[in-house]
Amino acid sequence: MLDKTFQPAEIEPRIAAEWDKAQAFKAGSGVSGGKNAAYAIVIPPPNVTGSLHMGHALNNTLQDVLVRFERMRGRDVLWQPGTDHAGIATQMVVERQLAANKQPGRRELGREKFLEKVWAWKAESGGAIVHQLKRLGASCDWSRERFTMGENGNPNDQMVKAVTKAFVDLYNTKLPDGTRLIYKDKRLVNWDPKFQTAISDLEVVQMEKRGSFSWVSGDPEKPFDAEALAKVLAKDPSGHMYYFRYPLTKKIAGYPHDYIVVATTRPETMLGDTGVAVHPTDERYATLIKAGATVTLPLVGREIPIVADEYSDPEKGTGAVKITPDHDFNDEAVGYRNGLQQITVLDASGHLKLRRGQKEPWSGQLYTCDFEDGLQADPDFQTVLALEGSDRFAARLSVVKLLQARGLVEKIEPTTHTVPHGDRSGVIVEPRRTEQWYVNAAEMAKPAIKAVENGKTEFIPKNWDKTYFDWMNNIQPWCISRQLWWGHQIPAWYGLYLEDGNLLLGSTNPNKQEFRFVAATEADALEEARERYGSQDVVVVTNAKAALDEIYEPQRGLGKPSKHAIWRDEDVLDTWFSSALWPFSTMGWPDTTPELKKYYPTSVLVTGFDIIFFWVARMIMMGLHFMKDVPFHQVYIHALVRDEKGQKMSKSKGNVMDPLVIIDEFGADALRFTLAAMAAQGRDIKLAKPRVEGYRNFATKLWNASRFAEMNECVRQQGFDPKSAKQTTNKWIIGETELAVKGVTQALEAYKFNEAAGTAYEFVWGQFCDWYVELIKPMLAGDDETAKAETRTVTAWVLDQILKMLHPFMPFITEELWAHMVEHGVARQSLLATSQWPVLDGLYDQSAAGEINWIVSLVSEIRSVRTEMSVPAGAKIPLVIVAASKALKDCALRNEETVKRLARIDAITFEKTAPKGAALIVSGETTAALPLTGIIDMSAEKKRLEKAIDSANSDLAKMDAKLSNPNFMERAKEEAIEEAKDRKAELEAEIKRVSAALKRLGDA
RNA sequence: GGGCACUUAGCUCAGCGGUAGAGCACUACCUUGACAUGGUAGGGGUCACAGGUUCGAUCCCUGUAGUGCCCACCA
Repeated sequence: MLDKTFQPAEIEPRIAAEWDKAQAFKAGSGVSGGKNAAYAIVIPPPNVTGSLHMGHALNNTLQDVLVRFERMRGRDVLWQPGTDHAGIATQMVVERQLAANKQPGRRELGREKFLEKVWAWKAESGGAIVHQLKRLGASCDWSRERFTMGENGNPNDQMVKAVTKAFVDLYNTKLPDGTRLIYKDKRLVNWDPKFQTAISDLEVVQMEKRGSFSWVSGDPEKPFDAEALAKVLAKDPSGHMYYFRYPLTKKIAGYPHDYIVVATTRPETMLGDTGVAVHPTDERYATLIKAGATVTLPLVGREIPIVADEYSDPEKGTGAVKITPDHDFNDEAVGYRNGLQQITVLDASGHLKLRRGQKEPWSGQLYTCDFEDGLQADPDFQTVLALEGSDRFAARLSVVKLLQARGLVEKIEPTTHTVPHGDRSGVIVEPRRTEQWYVNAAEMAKPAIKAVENGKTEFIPKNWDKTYFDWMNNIQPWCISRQLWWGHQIPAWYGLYLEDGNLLLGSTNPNKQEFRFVAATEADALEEARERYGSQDVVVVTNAKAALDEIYEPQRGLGKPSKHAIWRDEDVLDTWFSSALWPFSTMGWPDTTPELKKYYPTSVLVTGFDIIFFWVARMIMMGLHFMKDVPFHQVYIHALVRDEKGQKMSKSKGNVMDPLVIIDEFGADALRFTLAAMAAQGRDIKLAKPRVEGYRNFATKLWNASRFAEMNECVRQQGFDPKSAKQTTNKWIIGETELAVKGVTQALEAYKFNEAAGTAYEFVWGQFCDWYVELIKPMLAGDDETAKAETRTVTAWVLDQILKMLHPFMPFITEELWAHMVEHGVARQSLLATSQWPVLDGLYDQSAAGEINWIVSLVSEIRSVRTEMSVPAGAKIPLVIVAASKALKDCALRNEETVKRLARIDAITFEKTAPKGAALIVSGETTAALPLTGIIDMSAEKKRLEKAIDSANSDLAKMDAKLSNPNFMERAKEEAIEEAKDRKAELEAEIKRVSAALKRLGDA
């Protein structure tokens, strides 16, 4: 027996265990035993560091709905689960934990020991999200779980092999122009000074800033207040525009000033300025260009050219722009075009780097530092050199103060501008000139664009393909190297350059300092190195410094080295590089496996729009390159879950709604149903708790309907043919069931989750519970045993269909109730999760529907009148049906008990003329009344009828207007005209009947 | 600056070229043998605004206003 109340917390773990035990979700099993067409989805792998948030809940609910639906339809389903190693995020978590436990940090531990710690952390806490996905009911094939980093640092792990192979292959793919799909390049890159690593363009988020300090030179009312500026900048270093006067080296005839004004939002970068650009057509500066004028960079003394370059915009600022090729992406380009010097003034952590000092690893020589070279004397030069090592924002203030003291600051004003921040670190990123690995994304995008254009991969909703095309058509090189430890180490190897058997130690030609090559394994790398060195004696060391110190230094001065060293690139790959291979790496690539053959390309990818660029586009590129086919046929892009105010939920905002808390309170089924019901295409979800509560109540409703069936011994009958039903009520609900099943099926096929959920909800509550169960109660209490038997069977049958149609949305409660459905006195043997999705057709019975609709309409009208006339709820009253045809009378008699019970009627009589009392306005030709003289207030009844006539009349007027409009009659669709005519006739009949009733009321 | 959405009941949201819907909230009544996590009946909307297309527009088109998001850039 079912308990009186539905307890999700008790049921869910038990059901989950049953699924587990039965291995119900194993790919190749299921309804068809893997014989039917494949249906595959790869999960967007959540970060191992992650904890289930609402976005995951939505994403996985939708996938699970699809997967359960298709599994029940007999497809061979693979839902591939796994987690992502999430480079920066994970490294950060472990570092933080070490610090919190007062344990040695990353650098103290060294790479190897630190990575051991991370793997240990992963073993201990990395699986949390997987358990949480199981709580949600995700029916993944958990036996196939994968991790983007492979397992436990095993270099022979297949996931590692996949990444290595991908990298090596792309490196070895040469384009006609000789370039490679993966290459190394030294140029400006977005640099995160906190994590001290390069990041890709996508990991940079723009934040709008506006400062509050303003000052103009020469205003006696308002002297410069350095303290105030310091205070403002301490709060936020961004948000101001600074206008500086750069003195001309020589006065130029025909130019009115001895300086040129430039503006910047980042004053500290001026130390690296190597030029000033003006527009070639800018009249104001034509004389300067013509004369080849230069400015002497204040504080530094460097003489830098004024160049003509179209980059500068005469409309903006003063029309002259300072150029810092090493600290600004646009300036870098201007620098190249005009042959300007490149001078770096910031180090990896964002501190000023001005002096010579460090050794080059290969030569042992001091770094050259361009900053100090070729300077003319400047009175502040030593002061500036003393700023060495100060933070970039402290330097900003120092520079402004020094310039102001020299009278070179024209003004400072607040400005609104966007400032680039690292998405994970939250600090302002700096463009930095470093050597990094890049993927030629533009080249790889070409086939990926085509694949979407020709429909091999289709975005749903369709409008997302525009976003995709826009980005892909302007795609930039993808920086894939990261200066982190947690990740796939890049399979590139280095050795010192050799010429005529001699190492070129101390070469100043950077191309001759070291060589590089790419190899899949250490053994391959050694092989390659032996060939290059012509020596068997090659060892692997950790880096260039070790090669020098440990291998070459002891051999110095002993002639040609007898022993050589190579070292592996210390950097790791962007996490998204391995994610991009996910659809095939999880299926065993680079090996050829049965899984790849069967499940690739996958059917659909379900994800949020926020990772179209990060992930979706890259998977398409990699899939096309390595598998020669798209990774998925469709991409269903769902909404973002936001809080009730429409804000993106985030920990930092503190507005997160924890799905696990919701599951505890209302059950996983309720949460899932809510998310599915709200997942309308093309709109974000603002999640509100009362909605979840409402769907929890729906689950309870279903539970109690099942209890009703159980109490009435509604037993499933094997092989029951719904077409064999004789009872009108049964024929009706069977037809309605067909409509509902078809509606849910079609909606799911079209990814209209909300429509599917809504259709099922309306049918279960609005049809089955509200009407069918109520309609059959009198019958079940009666003594027509044949009818009772049929009704029990039909009830069980309908409930079966309901459990099936709801199962993708509410797997736990439906599985539980399915287990309680009794069949020939024996509890069920099979799982609902692997039962067959209903296919119903030809069951809709027009005349049964007509009859039940009439009953529903009659009962509703009686109830309405009772309330309006204030008839006590418990009172039983008589019903009179007037001038009924034989068919109508038969119908009424067939349903006498039902009407009596549902409308609280004590007797139904048939009269030729209407009695005094309240009139019933029932659809069709029915005239009926409740003879209630003495009980009801006749003036209230009069008012009610008048209101009804008014409303009918106004509707009638609309129909008349329509039907008398020649344009409408001529051009409207036939159905529209028919409908209007029908409606008009209906209204007229109603008005006639109500008027008659009103007249009788007057007579009485 | 470029692009994409959105604006419908008090709130959260569906919907649709031809009678405007749901959940929650609200009002009244009901502890009736599945269910008070419930039942019955109600109240509540110029479908942001202005034009246009159409026989007919909440729906399609254009514009305006507001809101949100994405991309780019800002000396």
